[in-house]
Amino acid sequence: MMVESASETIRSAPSGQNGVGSLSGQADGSSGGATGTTASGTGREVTTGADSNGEMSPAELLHFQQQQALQVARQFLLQQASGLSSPGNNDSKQSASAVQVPVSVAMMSPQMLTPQQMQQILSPPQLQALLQQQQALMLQQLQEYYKKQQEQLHLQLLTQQQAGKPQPKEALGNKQLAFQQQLLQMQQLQQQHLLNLQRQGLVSLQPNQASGPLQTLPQAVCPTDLPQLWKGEGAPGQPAEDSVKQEGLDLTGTAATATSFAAPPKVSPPLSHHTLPNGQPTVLTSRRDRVPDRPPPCCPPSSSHEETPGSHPLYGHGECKWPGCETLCEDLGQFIKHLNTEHALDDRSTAQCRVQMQVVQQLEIQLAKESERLQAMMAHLHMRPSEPKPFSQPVTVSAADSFPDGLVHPPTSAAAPVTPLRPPGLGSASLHGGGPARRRSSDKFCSPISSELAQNHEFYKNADVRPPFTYASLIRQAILETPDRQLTLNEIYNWFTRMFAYFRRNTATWKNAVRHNLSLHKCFVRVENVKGAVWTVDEREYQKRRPPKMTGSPTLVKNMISGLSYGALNASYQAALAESSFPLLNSPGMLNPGSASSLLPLSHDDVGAPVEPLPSNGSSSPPRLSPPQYSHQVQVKEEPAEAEEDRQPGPPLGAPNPSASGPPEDRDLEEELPGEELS
DNA sequence: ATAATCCTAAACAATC
DNA sequence: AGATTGTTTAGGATTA
Repeated sequence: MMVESASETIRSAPSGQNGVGSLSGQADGSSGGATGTTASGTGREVTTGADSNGEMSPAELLHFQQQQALQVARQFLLQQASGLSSPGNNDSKQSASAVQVPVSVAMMSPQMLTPQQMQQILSPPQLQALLQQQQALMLQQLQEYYKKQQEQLHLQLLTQQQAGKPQPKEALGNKQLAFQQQLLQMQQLQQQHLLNLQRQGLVSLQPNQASGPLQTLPQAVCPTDLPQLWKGEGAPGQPAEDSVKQEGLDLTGTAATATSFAAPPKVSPPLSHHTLPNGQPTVLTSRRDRVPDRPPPCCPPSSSHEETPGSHPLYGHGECKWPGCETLCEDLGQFIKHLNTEHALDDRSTAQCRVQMQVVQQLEIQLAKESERLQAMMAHLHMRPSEPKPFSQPVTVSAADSFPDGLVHPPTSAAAPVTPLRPPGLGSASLHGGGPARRRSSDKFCSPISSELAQNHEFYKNADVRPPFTYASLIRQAILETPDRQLTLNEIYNWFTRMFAYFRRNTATWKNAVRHNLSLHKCFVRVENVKGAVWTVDEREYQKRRPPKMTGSPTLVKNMISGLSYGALNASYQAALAESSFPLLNSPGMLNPGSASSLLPLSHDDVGAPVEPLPSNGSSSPPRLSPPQYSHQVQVKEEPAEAEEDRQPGPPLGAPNPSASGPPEDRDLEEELPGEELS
């Protein structure tokens, strides 16, 4: 057994034996790994900028000139990021942290974690953040590519300009124009896209920056240098992870902190002083340390900074947000003044603007790419037909984040591409907790497991994702799905494996858990059968444990319920049903007291296919079944659902007295209480 | 801080 | 004898 669990258990594989503990451990570990990965990743991309140009001196010259602008731009980006995250002080903590976790995970995810694991580990917002992080990473690569291309272009231009005097200026001009046009087009695109993003809260780019494509020549800023923008400060001492964060922060950080931006610069004391003139790295680091895994709850992301009339997009937290400028301005007036004097329309400002545009552009491209990738991933996971809409999609990404509330989001798969990855059933609750499926969303007030499963049936069937339901709810579901509402242990096993890819793996563990649950919960009643025993569900018991606060001793609760008059019982029942797994029951008409008894069991059927008239299996109808109250007519029928692979056909010998079987226990007693049978 | 709930692990007994 | 099925206990984790 030891061997089995060791080898089979999913959890144990990655992180060791302790299920829950593993989670945290896993997360930690991942972060560690991430750090490493990050470090390397960052390092490699970063350095590219300077090296590869030397061919043309003109190019170098240009490069050099542009260097400055880029530097500035880079600083600005960093600053922007920090500024964004800083504003809310308290909020910033959250936002920062929100990014952090995903970052680490994101970095390692491709290699270390399966998508499912990631899904399980990460909360929706985290997932989003992760996505964004990945995008940022990809961006680096993309930038390199892009850089090279542009470099070539520039070189060409330069070559033509200098060496190629012969070439008519017009030709050159045309080329440049064409290039410019291209840039402009892209810029426009990007602007649109950014606007979209902004609306979604994905990016809180300041309108000013996003807008106003400059007419100036692109050459002022060489794309070659772009990578440096992402270099992430390159501060030696700085942990790699931080640099990554910085890279990614444009998206995530922005999104997360966008809300706080508008807020007046009430700097949080403890949190770093973003005001600090140049210590971007530290600022960022400190800010992002904490980890609330969800974005600021209150304000809609879209309400990014700058909503306030009295504020200026380039002014925040008492300082000028212009790239590379961190001048402190006491008030808006002063800032405006500063803006007009220091950042007037000149070459430098123009160049900086251009750089920013480039950055945005890169992001846009990256976003498109990632969107495509996401589509492909989803398609691969059988999620749903991919609909490649690079530019409209980004929205969806952020959509995930737009549910800070933690409520279960409408599955409406179609809506967001992201959703598929996180089956609706996985309320944020289930996810953010970190524990895979640990938090049974189904149990509480979330969507009923049955509908949940119905909707995501394919998903769970194919994706190795742990379902967000408790064992108890799953077992119950399995049993209720059968016409007879009874299953043997083995059949239950089969149902698990059939329905969930996840349960095809760590068999020893979950089977033990299933048995444990069957034994432990009163709601599962074992009924002796000729050839063995089958398990049935006592809905009443199942619902009983539902009431969140019905604490007290179980027995107490039990008594309370049993003590209820039928009407009362029914009422409570209805209430319970309403919020639990019987979607159909909720429909009016279903609940008339008279039929209540039958309804419990039936409810499910109603939902599904026509209830198999359980034939009278005459043989089997045990006495106890009759009590409608208890509803689940536990007719021990020999033939379990045929579906089961193993199910053994057996002679219909009703299990005579259910209660007789096995340990009578209170549960049996209770269910069979003659008194309760209302019919 | 605490109780409730859930999960996992494991020991053990009864049965197949 | 070995595997399966059930029961029970214990401890860790998460949540309210």
